[in-house]
Amino acid sequence: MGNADLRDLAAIDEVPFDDLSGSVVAVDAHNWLYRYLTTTVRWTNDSIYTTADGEEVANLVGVVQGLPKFFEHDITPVFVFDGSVVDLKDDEVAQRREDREKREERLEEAREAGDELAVARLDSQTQRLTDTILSTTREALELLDVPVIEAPAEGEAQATHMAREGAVDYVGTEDYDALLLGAPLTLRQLTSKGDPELMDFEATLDEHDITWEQLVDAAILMGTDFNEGISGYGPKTAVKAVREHGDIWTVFEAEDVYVDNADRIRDLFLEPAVTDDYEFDREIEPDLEAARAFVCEEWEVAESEVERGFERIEQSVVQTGLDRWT
DNA sequence: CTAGCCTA
DNA sequence: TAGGCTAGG
Repeated sequence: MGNADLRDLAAIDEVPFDDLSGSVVAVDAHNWLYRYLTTTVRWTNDSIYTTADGEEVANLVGVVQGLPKFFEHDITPVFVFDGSVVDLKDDEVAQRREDREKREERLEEAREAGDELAVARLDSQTQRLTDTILSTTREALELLDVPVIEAPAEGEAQATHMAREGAVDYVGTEDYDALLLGAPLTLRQLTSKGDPELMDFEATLDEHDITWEQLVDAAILMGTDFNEGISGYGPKTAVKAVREHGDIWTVFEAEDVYVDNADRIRDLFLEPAVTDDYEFDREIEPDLEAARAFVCEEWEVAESEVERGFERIEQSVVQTGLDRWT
């Protein structure tokens, strides 16, 4: 059960990067990293990103190559990291474990068969956010003076909270769940080539003439990260049912369907664990020498892989620094 | 309309 | 992962 159904409900528009100039984006760090890891490592030789000790640090390449995108458009990123894993994901967790085991099996087979292309591809899919990846990312961001915030639970929920409070302008994530969490404005595709997509929460509710609670209820009927969803309920049917009957409980009653733990799932979206205990500085003054040393010397990333990224950071930060005085 | 399959 | 296509309700 993907979130493709949710996309159909969402009010989404393209937004030119220029319109985002001067804004602050709370980036779902795990989501961002995961995207970089799966796209950076795919099709490439992973020895470039592996230290002599066998630690995979492709994330550092991702950080150095990914940040210029923000700086060059005068956007301040604030990276929000996940805290403890949220409960109740049993189904999803079990499914992912199953998928991963399958991939690892196939990876073994490909290795034995000497199919290098398949190995590289499967390798990227088995990538996970290891402790090393998370801690080196944090440290690299700190050296580059990019704000880092620790969420009590899900980073996406914390980022959304900050956007709802007005502490940041946008949430940055590929995940449509941000809509269910009530993120007012969500930016997608911040990592890819073209202009980003803007997902508008209020416009979404307006379009379907439903409340936040009803949107969440419809999503539960269609299926979320936390539940399977009921067969036969796509975007149209789910929204219609919720609008007609009021909420998910009356839908259960009237249409003789049921989802386990619906009340708890609802709360995960409507009242997630978040904190007001955060602060950050929008001025970014990277210590490029220290960052270079950290990435290339301490973690042995080939200079050729990050040279251009560091240059772009240097230029874009100097550039925006000058802008402020003119 | 939805689900499932397939491809780019 | 997104979008198109199709069978089936």
